[in-house]
Amino acid sequence: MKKQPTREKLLDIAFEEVYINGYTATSVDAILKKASVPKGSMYHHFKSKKELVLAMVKERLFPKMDAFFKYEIKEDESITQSFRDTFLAVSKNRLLVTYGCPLYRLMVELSATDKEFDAVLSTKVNEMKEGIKMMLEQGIALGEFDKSLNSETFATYMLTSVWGILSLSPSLSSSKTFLIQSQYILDSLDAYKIRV
Amino acid sequence: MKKQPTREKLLDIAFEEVYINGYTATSVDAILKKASVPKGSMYHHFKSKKELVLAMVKERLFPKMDAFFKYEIKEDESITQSFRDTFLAVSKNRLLVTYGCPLYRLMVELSATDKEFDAVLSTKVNEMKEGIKMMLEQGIALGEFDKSLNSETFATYMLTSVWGILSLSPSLSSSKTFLIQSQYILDSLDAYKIRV
DNA sequence: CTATCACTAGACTAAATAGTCTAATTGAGT
DNA sequence: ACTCAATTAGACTATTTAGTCTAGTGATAG
Repeated sequence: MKKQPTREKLLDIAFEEVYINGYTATSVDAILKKASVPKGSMYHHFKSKKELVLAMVKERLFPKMDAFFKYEIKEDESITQSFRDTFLAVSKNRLLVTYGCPLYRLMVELSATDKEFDAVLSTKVNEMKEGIKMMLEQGIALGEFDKSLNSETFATYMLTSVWGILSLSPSLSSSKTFLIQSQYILDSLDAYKIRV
Repeated sequence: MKKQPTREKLLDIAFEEVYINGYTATSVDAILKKASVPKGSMYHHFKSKKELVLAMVKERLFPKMDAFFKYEIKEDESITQSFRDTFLAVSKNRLLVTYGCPLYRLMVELSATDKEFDAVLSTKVNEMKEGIKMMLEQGIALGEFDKSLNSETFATYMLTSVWGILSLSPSLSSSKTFLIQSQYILDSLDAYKIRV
């Protein structure tokens, strides 16, 4: 088993720790201890805690989210079904259901007080919104949804409400209830469905 | 102008600081400085930072939320309209639209890692969910909504998605967009409305 | 083999952190 | 005015924090 490069190991552990404990509550020392990496090594690769976490966001968090949300529609599938698939996948992910969306958690903690984090994180949120918007527009173009569907505002609604539902999961609900709540989002989309 | 009792002043300042910066990122010293209260006074009234913030949650945060969400239906108003009224009130509250719901922010930060906070906060969330549930049930009883409306799951959906939408406001949207997003929640409720 | 350079190692520092301690002050009741 | 408890005051402590510094190590190219 080849030894994992220090930088990569630090990003992995930083993701786990920051995801669960938050940015402020995670100490550099805790990351170093868990990763068994001496301080000098870390500060050789990253100039500060913030740089480490920003790199983690870009090289771990974002790719993980990209893997989850594909914004592509399978040939034989409706857009609605493809959203349903994503919700189902989310509900099956233990970490997501236990701790909520890591991107969202970081935003709630940092966006209001740190411009740099806010810029990075909200760019991704916007990118995801655009992805959903595109799918909705494709649905309109393909005659699945009515033209009256506002793809921009509905995409924002979908993204923010899903994350909201997910983030209260740990306290309110189990994995099953996420699916039930998210169904209401699909219901509101259903109102724009063209019937044949 | 009578001098505000130390304990009350500490609770007020603790609310402001923790709301905006979060629990971990708010230092006891920062609260003391802003409140112009010496350390000894604070530790006379509260045995720890955590006790102070828990008291703040019970004596400031919760009452503020209670004042906002009344769960009562005006004589000449539909349940739907009464939800709409609440959303409108939220959208007009500068702090809420800028920083999101303070209860929700604290939950996202602490619920996963602190049992005590989780217990206190999620009790309130459940109380609020019950309030909404009651209103929905009243709506069913009064013939406004169809019996097929699941008041329990829909109440959870409303609460969690509103907070989700609200918490991304700072990065994604302005006060106006909160109203637009929340309209979709009312749309999904509309599906259960009995037409005359 | 050796010079070089990227990386490792961890002791160290300065600042910030939550919390303690003892003495001074205040205010309410007698 | 006196007593006593509640409160204030802030210097102090122990710990943790992010970050620095210098010496060493190991791999690689010439």
